[in-house]
Amino acid sequence: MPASTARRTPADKHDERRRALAESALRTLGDIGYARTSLREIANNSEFSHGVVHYYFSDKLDLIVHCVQHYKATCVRRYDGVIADAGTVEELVDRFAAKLLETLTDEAPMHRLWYDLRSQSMFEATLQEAVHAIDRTLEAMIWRVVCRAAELSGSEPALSPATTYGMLDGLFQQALLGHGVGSPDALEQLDRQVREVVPLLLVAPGTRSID
Amino acid sequence: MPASTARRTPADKHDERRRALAESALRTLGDIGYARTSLREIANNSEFSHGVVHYYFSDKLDLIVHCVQHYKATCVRRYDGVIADAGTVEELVDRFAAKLLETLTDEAPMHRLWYDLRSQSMFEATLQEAVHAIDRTLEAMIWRVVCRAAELSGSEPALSPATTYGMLDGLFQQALLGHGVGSPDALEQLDRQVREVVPLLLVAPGTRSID
DNA sequence: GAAAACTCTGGACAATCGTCAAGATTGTTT
DNA sequence: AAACAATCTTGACGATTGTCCAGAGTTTTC
Repeated sequence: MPASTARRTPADKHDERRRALAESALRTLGDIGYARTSLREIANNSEFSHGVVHYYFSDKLDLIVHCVQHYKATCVRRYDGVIADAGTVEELVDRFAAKLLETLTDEAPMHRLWYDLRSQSMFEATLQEAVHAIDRTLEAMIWRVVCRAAELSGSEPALSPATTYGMLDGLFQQALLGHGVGSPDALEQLDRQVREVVPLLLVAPGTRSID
Repeated sequence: MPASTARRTPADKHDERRRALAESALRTLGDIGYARTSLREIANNSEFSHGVVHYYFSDKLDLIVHCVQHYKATCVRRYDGVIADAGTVEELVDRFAAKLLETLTDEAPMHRLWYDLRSQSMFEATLQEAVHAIDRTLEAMIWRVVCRAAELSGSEPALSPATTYGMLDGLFQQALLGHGVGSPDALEQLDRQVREVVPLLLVAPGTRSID
């Protein structure tokens, strides 16, 4: 009965369960943080019991690493629409800033989890590889935005990808912290900061220093 | 026998014990991170037994908040010498960058602990106040450096204190992460980034946009 | 030098943790 | 329908956690 239309193979079901557990884990981690997240709490936030975790994952860290990698897929292409739709630099900056504010508010638990796990990776070597991979992916994502901005304005990126990403990431993190403590102007502050900083990331062609 | 020279009052001894325990806690936290630090492990890294913690601190979080505040004192004035000694902008940037690299290597455990605790504060409301206070103090510290740079170069700061700090903090954090995964060029990369970015933080007087 | 206050030890507690495995349940293949 | 494999539940284990406390040790006070 399963025609060639990709129906449930056992392997597919296995992967689907892993994905469901990873999403429950991400919900839990985003809610209460790495330090307080237990396998039982993850299972409580899912439709399964706590024992099933070791059927699909060898280890607690195995599950969390899988979560980190699953999370990457959800945010890597976040600004692709922004890049494609913008016709002018001003429009690009508008939409980029708007998207930043949107994800900061709508997905705040995921973002604070990301910074939590990135900090954990400095103590837990098992996480380092996956975390570092995401960081480089985010760096590339930001770099595409800046390159598009340069293209639209007839200029060139002024700084290296790492510098550009580090600066913007620092601003985003501060905004997330401010938003977390309830300061209401954290959002508009980030908005202003982005419009202020993006011009600094661009420079007239040929002026760029060797890097 | 205790002359007017401030000798041990009971209160002093009490504070000294609290300080000793806080320093053991900071060592432990910097070594293994917040998630895995237990009161027994903290006591093991001190000269006391595990029961004494609740004699000087009401709570585990009480101890950690005290640690955070004690940590603040050790880093707030880190760049004061840099500011005082520099005679030119170039010299200031040189010494500022050198000090950044120095503290990044020599006090790496404390720095990764700081980012760890700052992430924890997004989940643990008890930590928010102390963490936020330190962040603002660090912001002021960076701001003093930039103001001095502006003074020495006859210019004015181009960005707000929050923006300036957020950007540099992001770069420092990336360098710390890179240094943690063993990439050897993380240090010189930060050095280059600082020399690249500091000029962007300054602008000719009068040109500064309203903020 | 006795009494009182302070300081610290070490053990105990309930709770929770990651992990595992025996067995029930379900689904698939002969 | 029987045999088999895959999936899930449940309970248990040793270890570790934060917290508390009875009592020993120490210092201060009278």
